[in-house]
Amino acid sequence: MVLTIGKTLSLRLTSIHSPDPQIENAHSKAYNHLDQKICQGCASKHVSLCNVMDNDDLNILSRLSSNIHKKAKQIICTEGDNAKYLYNIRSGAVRISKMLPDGRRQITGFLFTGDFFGLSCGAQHSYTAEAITPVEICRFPRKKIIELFQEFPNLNERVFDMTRTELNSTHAQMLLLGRKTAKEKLCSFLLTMRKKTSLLAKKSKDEIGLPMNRSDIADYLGLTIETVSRQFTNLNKLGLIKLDGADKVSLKNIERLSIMAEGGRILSRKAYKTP
Amino acid sequence: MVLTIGKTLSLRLTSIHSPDPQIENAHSKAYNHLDQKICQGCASKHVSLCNVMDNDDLNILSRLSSNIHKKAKQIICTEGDNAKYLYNIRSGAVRISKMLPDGRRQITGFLFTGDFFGLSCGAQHSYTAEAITPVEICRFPRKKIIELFQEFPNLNERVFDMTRTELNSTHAQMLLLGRKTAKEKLCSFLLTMRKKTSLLAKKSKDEIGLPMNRSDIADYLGLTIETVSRQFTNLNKLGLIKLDGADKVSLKNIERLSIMAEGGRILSRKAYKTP
DNA sequence: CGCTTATTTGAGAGAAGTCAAGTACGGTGG
DNA sequence: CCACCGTACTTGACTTCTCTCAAATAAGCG
Repeated sequence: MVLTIGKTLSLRLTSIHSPDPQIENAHSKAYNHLDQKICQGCASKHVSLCNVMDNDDLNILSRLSSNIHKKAKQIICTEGDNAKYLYNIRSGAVRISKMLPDGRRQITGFLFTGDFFGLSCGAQHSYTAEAITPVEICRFPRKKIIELFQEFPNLNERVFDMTRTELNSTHAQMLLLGRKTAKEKLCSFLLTMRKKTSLLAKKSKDEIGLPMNRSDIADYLGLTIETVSRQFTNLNKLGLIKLDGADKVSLKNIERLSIMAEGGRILSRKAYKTP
Repeated sequence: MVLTIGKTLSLRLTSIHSPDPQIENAHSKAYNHLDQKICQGCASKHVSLCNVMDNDDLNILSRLSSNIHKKAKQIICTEGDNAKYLYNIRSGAVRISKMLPDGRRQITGFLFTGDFFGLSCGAQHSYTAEAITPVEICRFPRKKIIELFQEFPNLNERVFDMTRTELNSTHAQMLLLGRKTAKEKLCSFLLTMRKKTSLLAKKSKDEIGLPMNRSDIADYLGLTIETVSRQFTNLNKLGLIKLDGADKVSLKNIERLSIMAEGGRILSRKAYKTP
């Protein structure tokens, strides 16, 4: 299968990495600007970058933004595209990924309601963003938003804070990718997903839904789908999780999962060779 | 060997990870604030966050900052410490790392003249920073710097830009850690170091010095020292680099190194199984 | 010069990858 | 409602890349 993505990149992909060829943006709808009521009633208002704006100022934002819908598997922006927009997720889930020329893929993050992307790059996007569920997105012109920073220092601060938080979590993910075993990676992933789910639900939930498939999880953790699957099976057999289908997991022992996410018993490795 | 780092963490480490027990900060000197002339004549002025300040405003910065010296292997701040300061490197090289409870370490970045750190975390530092060469550092109270953002939007913008650039490069590093082979990792690393060296020297240099040792490189690339060493030997035998001692490398074929850093010939992997 | 520490090299082991086959699941249409 | 199909997931057998352990060599320093 040969895909032409955007106008710049032509890649050969395995069926695993992009199973569905209908990834053009043809069917996405965009309105010139959001109905003001859409902002007022926005479910993501309190977790997104908008949460520092009062209802009046929200109207200024809404006039700048377009409301975009994407189906699952549709591309929102592509590595190499001109980066004109900032995207804010109102609902749904998005994956952010980078690729090597031969098709190997690294997912650098999963984004959910309230998350934004499109600001960290320079003139061109340095990653691809794709919907993994149907998504609603607010799209802002980058330039305009950056201009607004002058007028609304709160907004600037909020976006900066969120960027710093993201930088922080990428550091944790680098530790995972560089130094954790497959089992530790999966435990960490499940706990991260739990935290995100709880944050959005505003309560702690040990039953989590996984909108992404095994291939996405593998590419997020630097593993293969087979290894991910085997580790799910292991944790299931150990009774640490209970699988209900492939995309619903309940975490049965948070404490043990947390310990395993950091290397099991602390006294386990070469660190124990005290001279 | 048992080390007590800072006041909060007690870790067991192999000799590889922290060979020198004399890592307390006792010998570091700090002046209450910088002599204004120090800022004016600062070698890092044009590449650091200060480069948006004119000479008068620089004095405001200099009154806030302390000038700190550290010897190689001394710790600047430790994961878990209260994050009171922002650090700006005037000269020398610093490694930023995170650790698992059993001592496995991931170096998330090497920082050089003009780079800053200490802002991306919340109340506590989420990583450890150590000098790998003797370093001179400007230390600013975080609070004060953030207050200055109001008065100097340029400074805010500059710091934000640098943070975004860093976020961008962590994404590239995640692709490296999750999806590249040992050979590709080392090629990528050498090219990154070349870019940084060239940036500071303001000209392209194919001879690069490596201030970090093999253990640092290994922990940066998610490998072991043995694998790093073997890959150096390989590239040397292939004539792509020339080793002059362990810490001086000249890159003999940038183009081939660049290709190898991304997976060799593009037509190499499973991506070629066109259905 | 002799000691310590860092790096390189070699041989063998193991965790995760690859390839291949089987199973479960969800949607569609008779 | 059930049979069929395609996709996603799981499981098994085998391979391989990197790690581990061990020893040799090189480099740095008092």
